[in-house]
Amino acid sequence: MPHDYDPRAIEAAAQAYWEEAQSFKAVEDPSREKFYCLSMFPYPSGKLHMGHVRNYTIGDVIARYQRMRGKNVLQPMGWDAFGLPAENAAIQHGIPPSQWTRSNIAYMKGQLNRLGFGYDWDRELATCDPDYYRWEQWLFGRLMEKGLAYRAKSMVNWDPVDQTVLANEQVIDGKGWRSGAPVEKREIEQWFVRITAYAQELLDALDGLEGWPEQVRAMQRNWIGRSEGVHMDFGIQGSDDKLGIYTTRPDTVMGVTYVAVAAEHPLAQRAAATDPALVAFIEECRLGGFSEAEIETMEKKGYPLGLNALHPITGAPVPIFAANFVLMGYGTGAVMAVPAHDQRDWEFAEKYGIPKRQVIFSADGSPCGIEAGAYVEKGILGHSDPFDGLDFAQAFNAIADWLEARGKGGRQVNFRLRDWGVSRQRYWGCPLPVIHGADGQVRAATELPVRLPEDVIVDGSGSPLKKMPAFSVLPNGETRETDTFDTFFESSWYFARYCSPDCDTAMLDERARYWLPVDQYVGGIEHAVLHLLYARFFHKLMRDEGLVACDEPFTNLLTQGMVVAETWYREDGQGRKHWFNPAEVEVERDERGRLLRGRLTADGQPVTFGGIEKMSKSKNNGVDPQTLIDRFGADTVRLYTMFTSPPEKSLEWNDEGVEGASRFLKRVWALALDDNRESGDAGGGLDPLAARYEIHAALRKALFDYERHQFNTVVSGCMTMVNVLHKLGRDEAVEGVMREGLGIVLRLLAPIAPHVTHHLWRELGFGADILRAPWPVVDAEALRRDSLEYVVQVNGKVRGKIQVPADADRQAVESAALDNDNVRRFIGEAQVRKVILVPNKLVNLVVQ
RNA sequence: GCCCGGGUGGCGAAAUCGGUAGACGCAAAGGACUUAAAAUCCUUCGACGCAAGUCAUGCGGGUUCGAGUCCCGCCCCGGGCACCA
Repeated sequence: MPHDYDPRAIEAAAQAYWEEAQSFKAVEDPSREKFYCLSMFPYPSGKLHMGHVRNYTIGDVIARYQRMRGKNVLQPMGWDAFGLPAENAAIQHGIPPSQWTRSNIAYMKGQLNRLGFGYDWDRELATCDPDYYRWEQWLFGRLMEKGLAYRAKSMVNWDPVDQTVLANEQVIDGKGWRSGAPVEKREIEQWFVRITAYAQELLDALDGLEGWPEQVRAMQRNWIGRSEGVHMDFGIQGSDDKLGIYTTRPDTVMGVTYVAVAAEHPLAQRAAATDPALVAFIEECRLGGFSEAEIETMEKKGYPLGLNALHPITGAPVPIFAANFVLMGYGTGAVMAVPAHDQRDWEFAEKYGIPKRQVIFSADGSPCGIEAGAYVEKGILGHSDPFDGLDFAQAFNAIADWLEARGKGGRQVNFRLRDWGVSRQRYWGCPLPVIHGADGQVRAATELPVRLPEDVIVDGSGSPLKKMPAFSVLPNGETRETDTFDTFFESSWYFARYCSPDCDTAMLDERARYWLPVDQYVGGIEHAVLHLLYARFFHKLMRDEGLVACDEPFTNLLTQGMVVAETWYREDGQGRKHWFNPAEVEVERDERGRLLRGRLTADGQPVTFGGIEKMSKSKNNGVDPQTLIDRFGADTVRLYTMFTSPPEKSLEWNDEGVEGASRFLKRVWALALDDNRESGDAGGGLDPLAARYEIHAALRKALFDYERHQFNTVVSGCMTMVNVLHKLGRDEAVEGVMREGLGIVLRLLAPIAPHVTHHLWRELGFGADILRAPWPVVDAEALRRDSLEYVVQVNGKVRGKIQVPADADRQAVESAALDNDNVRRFIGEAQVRKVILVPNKLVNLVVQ
């Protein structure tokens, strides 16, 4: 034995080699095919978690694979450095967010290097760096000029005690996370970016994103939510005002029996002047959240305004209700209601004794009653003179025409997508480059960057930047905007800045045209809509500034599944849950291995199982990758995360599996370096030709699996090869096959476990650098067979297996099948009616 | 509530186009080596059955010579829902 596998030493040596050789420095070279591989950059929260390790291992495997295939690879890394947790840390520990963030970055960078990821660190960026954010400030100024950025009122969570705006995450059961005070909705003036101007293009381009999972494209399609409908104006009884609404079901308009408006709607506000009970209702609506999930699941409540709307077609009066499920900010703040044909309206009408008027009936006489619930199918109109007898499409057109002819409405395409609210009332973010003039006008700041003051300790109350006159008040008396950008703003264009990280004269330069679009983007499925939609939008904004040449930023997308683990908790007297790390819990299982109960190791008392969830701080179910790296080495951790699940599925953590991965690398090590292999019990049994067949068959599968990014079965294939080589033993006669097999295994494993393969490649004298080795190819000769095995089925059930010559014709295969003893037994006296033959695989005899 | 996924042995999983269900691992059991343990190596390992075989891919139907894979209807679990990132 030369020496044992010592990951620490060989990993440090391999990393020193890559550093010295500048192996991962990316240089523009138009003569070579480029490959830009990008993993979503991390928020520097403190230390890497398993989700990061998984994400960056997948990205690194793809980057190294493409490099070994000969591509000119760019794989950069950086930091999504602005965000709420830095402010929380500042509140808790009294550290400035900038200091906390920068020390986290330094630590996490060390961890990434320890894992051996092949990044070009010369392109590193942090979004909190003014040299980075000045360019998004510049772009925002351009958007203001183009009318793509505007101010409007919108709703926020307001903590009345801390006098501050809260993120949704900081609202717990309707109360402020620090103050415990009931949170109110408050409308404030905010900045928006007109993503809706690009809604149609963002939707249409999804069809061309063939390298994206269909699942993500479907989610974005639904999120954008294009609908074709009709807008129309209801009158207001006793007034000249109009109430505009939009509907995708104009065919039901003759069934409208009431109209609902938001509590903040001017009509409701006006009616409240004379109705104290309505004031109380509006007040009640101010509490509670405004997220879609909350609105759709809360109890639907309403209050009549004592005011009627006039039906646009019949002129008939219908009551107007204020309702808690209608939001002022979305659409017109008013909806028409058809209880007979909409389930939510049906329930509301039941509750408040509003009539239901059925105007749609089934075309084929199938049941369409509305006694037990709304009839929501499209059908034939009735009680809808002059539109009786029309179907949905006919009615849609007839009613739209009717409204258009009279100036009361018409066809309208609507999007569910809303404009992007980009301003946040927080400190640790990029300042909006806006100046409020003395005349009340706003303009874009021209001296960039607008620097965020650093070394500030926030305390969680009020608005930090508003409290800093040195920042907010200019010498001439004008004031700066004190809102900062949504952190999605920074993460929407970082992929492009990596191409031109040091450009100080523009947002991007010509290098971006070489590298973009990103060939492979890798990140969590939880970003399927927001981040990935904003980044596509931002890319189009940059394209329209002439900064990039392509239409879409990411050609191929891999959405990795989450890393999940068991959760355990105990409730205290107030019903609050305290979470315990799975490592602190002893689990009892039944004889089948199923989970029975858990006890805390510390006190032996029971803890409750809380399900299997995404590893998170809040559920305290994380596994620290650093412990594993220290114990097993980076290659083992990388191999384990690749082997345990395919990249897109969620990965359930299991400590014992890591041991298995480590064991496999030791096996590879011993196979490659241990000259005394034949002294073991194994070996000497396998014919070299058979071994070559197995190795090349496994290689063919592994090459296929690499292309489709199914790395878990790439590893399986390598394990199979190692098992085969192990059985081969070692003597002169098999040395050629052994060496060929080892060479294949090392190269297939190189992207996944780069350090140990780098070491063994050199040690075995294959070459100086496995990264530069030619990618293995299948030898067709090794796969040639003289005879083939066919499965024989009788009526679809396997009844036997036969060996036939590889060149046997259909007739010969059939007669061999019929000749099999067991097959004959199952056919018995019956007649063979049909024979199905799948070449090289299977014969099915259909008998009666 | 809405949109999108997922459900296969004790566990993670595999099955490229509808063609042998469970590759490759983990755990477990038995054995070899060892004074012993660890490590390593060998063997077994879906359920029932002595066996032949039967059953089995969340549940219920359907299409097909043949269904984990396609269709219809359910159940359960997870992700997202616009201020967590």
